[in-house]
Amino acid sequence: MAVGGEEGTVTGRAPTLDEVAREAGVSRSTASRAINGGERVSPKAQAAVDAAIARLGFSPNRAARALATSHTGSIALVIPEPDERFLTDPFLLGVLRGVNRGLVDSENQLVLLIAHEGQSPGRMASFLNAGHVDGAIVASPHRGDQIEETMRGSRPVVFIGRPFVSEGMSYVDVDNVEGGRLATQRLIDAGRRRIGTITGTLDMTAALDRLEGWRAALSAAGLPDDAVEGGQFGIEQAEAATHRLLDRVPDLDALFVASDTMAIGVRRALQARSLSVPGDIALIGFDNLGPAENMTPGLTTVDNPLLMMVQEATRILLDRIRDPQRPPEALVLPARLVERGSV
Amino acid sequence: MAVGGEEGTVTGRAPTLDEVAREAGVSRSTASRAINGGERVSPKAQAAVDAAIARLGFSPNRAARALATSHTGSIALVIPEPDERFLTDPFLLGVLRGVNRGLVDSENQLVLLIAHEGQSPGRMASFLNAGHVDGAIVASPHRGDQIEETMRGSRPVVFIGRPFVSEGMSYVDVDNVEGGRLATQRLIDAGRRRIGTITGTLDMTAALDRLEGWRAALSAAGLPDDAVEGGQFGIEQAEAATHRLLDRVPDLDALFVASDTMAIGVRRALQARSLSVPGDIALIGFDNLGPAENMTPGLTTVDNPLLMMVQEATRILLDRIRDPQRPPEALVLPARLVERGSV
DNA sequence: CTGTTAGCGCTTTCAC
DNA sequence: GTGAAAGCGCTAACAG
Repeated sequence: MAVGGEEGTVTGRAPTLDEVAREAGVSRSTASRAINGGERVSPKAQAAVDAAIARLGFSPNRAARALATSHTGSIALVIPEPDERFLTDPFLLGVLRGVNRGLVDSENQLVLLIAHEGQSPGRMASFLNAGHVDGAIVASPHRGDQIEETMRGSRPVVFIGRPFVSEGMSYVDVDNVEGGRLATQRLIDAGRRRIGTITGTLDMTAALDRLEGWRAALSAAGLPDDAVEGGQFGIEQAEAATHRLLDRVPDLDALFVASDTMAIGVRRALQARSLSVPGDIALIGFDNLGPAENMTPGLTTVDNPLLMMVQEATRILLDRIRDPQRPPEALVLPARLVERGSV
Repeated sequence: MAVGGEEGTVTGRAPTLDEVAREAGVSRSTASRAINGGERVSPKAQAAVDAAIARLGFSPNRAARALATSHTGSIALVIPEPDERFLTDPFLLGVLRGVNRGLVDSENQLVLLIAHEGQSPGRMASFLNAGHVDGAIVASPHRGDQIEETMRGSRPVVFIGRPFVSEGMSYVDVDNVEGGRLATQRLIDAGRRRIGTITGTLDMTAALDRLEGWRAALSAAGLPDDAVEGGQFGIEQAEAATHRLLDRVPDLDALFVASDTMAIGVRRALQARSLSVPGDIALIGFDNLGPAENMTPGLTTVDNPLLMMVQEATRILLDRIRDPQRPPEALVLPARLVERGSV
């Protein structure tokens, strides 16, 4: 492991491997081996190189290394969401923290690729294929992203959230169906009989799956599953959807909301109509990524183990970069209900 | 040697400049010139190269280019905050969006550097000095960060938020002093006379400056400036600080809180004591980066033009990378009060 | 275990 | 305007 440059003479120019080798009294190749794992290097040479590195404050030039190995030592985090909303969401922060943790002590650097507003959809894919990074983590793919198709057979990619076309792809997800079912079952167990849902953006599998879970629980209990509104993750949209739903289904007594952030909007709508939670309407959200914790009063929700998901995704990615023969890996983590009194 | 290369067939391997040159019927140097601005290239050659590039789907290898030019084509966004809180904050999201926007159509890629928990403080600095990136944007530096010192005289760096040691450094900031003054003056104008403040982490200039603005307004009005508590940006800390302050200063009738996020905690404390806003206590926050907008009831606050700050920072950085002779640039954007009824 | 020898793909003098 | 040639700093066979 290369040591940083606290020591060493300040030359203005970064020292090269050649200089290290000379300083250590060995050849460049020996120095190189010593740096990369120390295979077939005598303890003596190793020590000399280590010392030289420390003395000079040497740090290997990534570009040169990448050129020689055709491994860039960097992985991309792709945010295919051109939408402003996404970047306001605690989701992205979780992803960032997870990737970052997963990358600790891996010598890899994180390249952030965020979709720009009017940018051609295939641009990111071509960036990835151009070999500028060794692999990528794609956060929350949407139906219609070019990403999935273009990524096939190129550098390894791991998706956060199951992509629409998932065969042959690596991804990590939370069990959204089970989460939706758990939440809805909880409402049923609480004695609610007219249970609606405010869905997220239905071009994402997460939203579809949560809806499916809701539906499954209701149909298992023989309850009606027609109280559906929504279609967009977003506070205002959720607020409007709630109003629409209440207009249509006045006897509603519970709501499963596809995300905690959306629940903010739902609560506003309920408040506007002087409906109490959980008195009039029981409420369960999804995610538990921050908003739910800070809400007063609390919001019962389904825990989305995002941090772990992302860390796992990073691990899978690094494994596949290390060994390209590895088969794709799909991992679905269990969902868990977190009680906070809104039921 | 891999077979193929004559045709634009998909070889699995990315095409090289050599292949482009051959395809275009020119030398590698001419192809290179054509790609980089087209100086001293005949229109005919230019067209041939362009066509070849399109046909082959060529994209220059960044590593090779970096090696040849000693310009990596990537800039770092440094988050020197090992603290979990920071990554829960809308601040980081604003920074991300700003940098990202500033980088549109600049061919630069964004490398994210987030401090890890137990990581030696100088590690980031040495990464930056190692020449892995062409420059860096440092978000919200703390007193005691090695960053400022180590950065001196190396690659260009622009700080978001004035660093403690600011001479000779480029930075962009909002006028925090004026913001604190504006907020406090607004409280005074509303007839409040016992005005306290809950401060942020005082190892950041933003927190210190906001406090100074508060103090300035009070002393100009001849009001006491001893109602100070806090010391950490953070919801729980702010909540606790508010309790302490109310214990100590029971006749408090207004509060300037160093951030909107902290105001969440402040409100909890007030609510716990059955104090109304603005009836009993008038409240003004700082930032207007999201939390304030979603709060019910609304929170009057000071607008932090973060997005613009960061975009400007990015511009300054790119300018300095392009022309290293440029002198450091400091930019302080005006603060502005946003009324939302909590006064 | 070690040094020599070739490149990795690109830019850049420098002659022509 | 163009091409030949020389690297940028590193790794990776391959002999010793």
